[in-house]
Amino acid sequence: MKKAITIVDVARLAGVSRTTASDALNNNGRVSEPTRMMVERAASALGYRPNAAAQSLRTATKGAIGIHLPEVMTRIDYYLQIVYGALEEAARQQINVTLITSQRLFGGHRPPVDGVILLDPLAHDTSATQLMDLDVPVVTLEPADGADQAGVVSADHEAGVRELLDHFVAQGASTPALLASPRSTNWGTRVQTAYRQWCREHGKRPFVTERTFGSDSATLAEAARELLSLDESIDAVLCGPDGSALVVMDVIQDSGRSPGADVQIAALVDNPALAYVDPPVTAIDLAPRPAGAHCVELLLGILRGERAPDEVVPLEIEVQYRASTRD
Amino acid sequence: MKKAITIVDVARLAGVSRTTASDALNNNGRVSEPTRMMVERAASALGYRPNAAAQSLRTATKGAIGIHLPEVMTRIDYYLQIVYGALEEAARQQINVTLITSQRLFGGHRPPVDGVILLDPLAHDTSATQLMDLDVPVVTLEPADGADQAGVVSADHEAGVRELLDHFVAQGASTPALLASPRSTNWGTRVQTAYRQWCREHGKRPFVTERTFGSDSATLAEAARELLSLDESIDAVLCGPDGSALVVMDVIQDSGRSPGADVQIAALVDNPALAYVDPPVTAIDLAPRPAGAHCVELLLGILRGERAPDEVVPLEIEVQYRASTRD
DNA sequence: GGTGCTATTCGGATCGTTCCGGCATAGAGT
DNA sequence: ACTCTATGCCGGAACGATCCGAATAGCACC
Repeated sequence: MKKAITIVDVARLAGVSRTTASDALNNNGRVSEPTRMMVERAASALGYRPNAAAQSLRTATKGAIGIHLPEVMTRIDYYLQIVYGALEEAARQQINVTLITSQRLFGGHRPPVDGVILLDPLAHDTSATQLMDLDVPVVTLEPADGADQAGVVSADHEAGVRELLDHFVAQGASTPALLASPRSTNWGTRVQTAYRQWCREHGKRPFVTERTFGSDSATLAEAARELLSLDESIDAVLCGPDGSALVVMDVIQDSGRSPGADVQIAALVDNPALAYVDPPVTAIDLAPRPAGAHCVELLLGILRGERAPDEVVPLEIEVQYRASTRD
Repeated sequence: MKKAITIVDVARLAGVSRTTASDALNNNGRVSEPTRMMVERAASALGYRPNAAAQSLRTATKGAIGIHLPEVMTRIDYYLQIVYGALEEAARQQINVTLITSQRLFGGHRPPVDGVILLDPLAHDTSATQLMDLDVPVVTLEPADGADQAGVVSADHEAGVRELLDHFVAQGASTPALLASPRSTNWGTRVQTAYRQWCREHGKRPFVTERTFGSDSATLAEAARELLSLDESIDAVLCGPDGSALVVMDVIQDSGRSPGADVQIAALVDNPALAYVDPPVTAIDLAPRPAGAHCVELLLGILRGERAPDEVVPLEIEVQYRASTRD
């Protein structure tokens, strides 16, 4: 149990006072350049790590941010990627991350965080509003209903949907249908709206079936059959729910047609499995890792007062073209 | 920005000194019962929450524990459940949880935690040993190779495997086979060993195929076909890798046989999907939530010196009998 | 009544950091 | 020469809790 190095040790080695050392390390502009360098050299020579607890105590900050995972873990892998991206960025900025689950909020438990990130909040999720009451800055991934005063990281899902639909047509499809996720999230709503809008613009009739988040394969298969039976001429399917693309491929195969050749398939949420099935499925890469990183970056920026508390940060997403829309 | 309630406020309301208030709340045995109650009443009346930073500073603890997620997220849902269980228990005990990923360990970054939990560590994962170097108590879920001085939460997987195999036989099977996960985790090893041991005891020839963690469906399907072709008389399959049970069912169906009736199926890791497919699949519920909770409980116990640093806590797991082994 | 003991309470001191005001010193302005 | 300001540095004080040793009181016992 060796004793840790404090700022006093650094100050002594640099030949200055505690205060000066602190000012130097925090770039407070109250020290001259030469001494600042001295102190910095001393600090790194000793391997000085500021004591987080003391810092928190003095500055009345927590040194941690929270990430709220939605109640229903649709797209588990997607969320996990986001969390990983966030962890990476947070580690870079020396900030801790605590996961906040909805249960933890009950009983008025207040997690010790300086700000929170809300992932793709459900429309009527009470925990979201509860978090806003925490009185700390909030960043949401995709806009949330009740969150006016929140920073937002948002992707242009409409563009993604249109790009896929245009691609379907370019590959010879005439009637694209949509197996949709419900409109209880911002994403679900925007996907459906974009699809309908595109149909209107192109003078096509929209075909949509919808299933709740977290539906199992059987339900999705039934939805797929229902969708395909809506119209004989459907020759392309946009798949929203996680895992639905594989199910749809199955259903198409069962009906004696060939996925990719007879009926094109594309998924709205990419996922490692989609690249390895036969045929590989075209999908939108929602860039979960960068998404998580952007959220952290924005939140910390807001906390430091460097960025507006309602700034909107665009997130680049990209269609991954694969064989399911090429044959 | 309302001011927070400190222990001084509590003390004032209770009519005692801050020291006494502190002693009362921490059950130090130095205060009389009546005053202890007074203080406690005052604290809860004011809604007092101790300042974590101040506590950390004084007691030289971090007030947080880390959970290390394995590199390859096999069984994603399973791990997530564990994390949730851990979060719950930690919240109950007023302790924070930080996720530790392998990347975060590079560059000598030392997460500010009082102890760490290692989930089902891979045999040759360097991050595990790196964590042990952190010089804080460790609890592993399932024993780890290099971790002698660690608390362990462990389930009797052998019993589970034997129970399933006995059940196969009781339901009329003669030749159970094993679709195995590799022996790079303690769990994988023990499953294979238990299966072989059971076969020896029952005078049966073991049939095993193995695929690496994180194999995709195609690979698993190929493994299943390989396994079934090893011997004509195989009439029951134990499925290790996550998701493999569904694939095996598919393969059996393709071969013209009926899963459940002609070939029994059971999974070693339960998962919500298994209850909803047709037929529902018998599986071992590995109790991930309690597992996470036990890990936290044990780790905190060790930190408080109430439990031995190498204590082994048993974890109850239970076979969920379903139709795939009943027809 | 004096002494010793136990039970209970309390007042600094302390953890490591940042912040506020003060104090030199030096240079510029009058 | 004297004041004024800017610059650079420093010494307390504070954040909110815990811990150690001391103080007080009550009580029993000789």
